[in-house]
Amino acid sequence: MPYTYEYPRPSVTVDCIIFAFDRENKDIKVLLIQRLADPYKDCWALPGGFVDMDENLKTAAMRELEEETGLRDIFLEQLYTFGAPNRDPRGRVISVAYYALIPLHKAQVPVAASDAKQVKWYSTKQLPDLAFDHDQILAIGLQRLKGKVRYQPIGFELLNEKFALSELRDLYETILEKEIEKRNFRKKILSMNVLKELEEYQQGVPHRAARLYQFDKENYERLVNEGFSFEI
Amino acid sequence: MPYTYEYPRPSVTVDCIIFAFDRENKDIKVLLIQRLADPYKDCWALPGGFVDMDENLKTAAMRELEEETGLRDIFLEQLYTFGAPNRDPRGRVISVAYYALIPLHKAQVPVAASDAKQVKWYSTKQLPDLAFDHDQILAIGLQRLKGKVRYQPIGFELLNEKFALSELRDLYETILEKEIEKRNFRKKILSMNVLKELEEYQQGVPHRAARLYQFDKENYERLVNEGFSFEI
DNA sequence: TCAAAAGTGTTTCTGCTACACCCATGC
DNA sequence: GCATGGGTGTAGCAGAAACACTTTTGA
Repeated sequence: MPYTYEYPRPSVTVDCIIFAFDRENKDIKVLLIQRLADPYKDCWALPGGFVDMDENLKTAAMRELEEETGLRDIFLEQLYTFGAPNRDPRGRVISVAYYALIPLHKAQVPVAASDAKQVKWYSTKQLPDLAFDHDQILAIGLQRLKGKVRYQPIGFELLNEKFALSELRDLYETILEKEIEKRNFRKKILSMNVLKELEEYQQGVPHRAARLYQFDKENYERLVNEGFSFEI
Repeated sequence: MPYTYEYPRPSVTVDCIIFAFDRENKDIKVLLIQRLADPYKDCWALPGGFVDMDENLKTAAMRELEEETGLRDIFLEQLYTFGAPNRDPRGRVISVAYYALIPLHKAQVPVAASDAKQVKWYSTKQLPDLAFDHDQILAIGLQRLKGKVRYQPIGFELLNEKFALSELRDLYETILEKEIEKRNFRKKILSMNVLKELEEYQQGVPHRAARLYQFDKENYERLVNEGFSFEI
C-alpha cells in the first residue's frame, strides 16, 4: 500500500433508522435497540456499529442491522453523516446514517438478536431518551422522509406489496400530517399510471373488500425517462 | 477517554464540489484543482483533504477549500459519503462530500492557493479525467442540484445578490435543460412573493435595462412556516 | 434608426377542489 | 338489516400553457 498516511484517524460507524407505518394508530414507528454495553449501556439507540476495514458502508449497515435486530435484505438508503467531534464519549467517531422503509409486519415481533438486549418499535411521537446524538439523527431522518415522500414513490415500501388505496391514503395522511380527500386522492394516484390494478381483493375484512394494487416499478421508470415526475 | 476501541480505523476526508453558473455559455461550471502530490499527482480533482481529529466535518471542508482554492466563507451543504473499500490507493479512505453554489465572479480568477498546483473552472459537460472516484461524486452532485433546484430556492445562490429575472430564467433553463416561457416564468416567480423588487436597474447593457430583484429570505421563511412550498 | 432585450394581457385548457350518494360485505 | 368502509361523477375554479406586440435603451 503506497503513499500511506499516518495521521491519527477517527473511528467510523454506521447507524440505521428503520421506519414502519402503523396503520392502526396512524403512526410512524422506528426500530430501536437497547444497548448491551457501555457507553450508554441499557440505553435505547439506533441499531449500528463499527465499519470493518474492507467492507462497504452499506454492507456494514446491513450487517449491523442483522446482528442487532435479525432483519436482513432490507433496502437501505444513505441519509447523512454525523461527525461532531464530541458526539461519542469513546473519542472521535464519525457515523454514516442509513434509513429504510419496511412494512411493519416484516419485523412485527423483532427478536432481540445477538448484539442487543432488546429490540422494539417506538412511535416517533413518543421516543425514549436516546444514546449519543441519535435523537438528532432520527429528527433528520423524519425530515427526509416527509420531504421525500411527496416527490418520490417511496411510500409503497412501507406497505405490503399488494395494498388497498385506502391504506396508501392513510399512509400519506400520516406522514404529511394532513387530511386527503378520498375521491381526489384516488383519481390522482390512478391517473399517474404507476399502479397495477390487481384482480385481488382484501380478505377477512368486516365490510366490502377493497381492490388491491401494486406499485408498477417498470412503468414508473419508463415514465420517468419520458420526463414524468411523481408528486402527491 | 473511557471505552476506547482499538480496531483498525479508516481515514476520513472531505471533498468539495463548488458549482457556478456561467450565463454567457448557459453552462454549469465546477471548480477543480490540479493535485500537487501523489497519488494522482497532476491529475484534476475536487478540492478536499483529511479531516483533523478535533474538527467538524464541515469545518474541515471549509478549511481544505480555502487552502486549495483561496475561497472562504462559502456555504457548504453535505452531499453524500463515499466509502467503497478501494476508492483510494492509500488504503481505506472514506470521503464526506460537500457542495456549494456560488456566483461565478466570486472566484472568477481563482488563484492557485498553497495546496494545489492550479485551480480552474471546468464545464460540467467537458470534464477532464478526475482522481479517485471524483467523477462519481460529481455525478451525484449534479443529480442533487437538478433535483433540488425545483423544490428549494437554492438557485439564487448561483446569482449575484441582485439579479434580473432573465438571469434567473437562464439559470433554470440551464439546470433543468429545458426552455421556459418568459411571461409565464415571470408571473409564476413573482406570484410566489419570494422576491424583493428593487428600485435598481442593470447598468451598462446595450439595450433596455432590466429591473433588479433580490431573494426575500425572511418572507420565504415566513411563507414556509405557513405551509408554502417553493416549486418551479 | 436599428438591434436587442424588457415588459405586458388574454384566452384556452388542464387539473385541483369540494361535495353526497349508492354498493358490497360480514356480522 | 345494519354498520362499515369501498367506490363513483360533476361542477366550479385556479393556475398553467400558449401566444404577439409595444417599450426602452445604447450604439
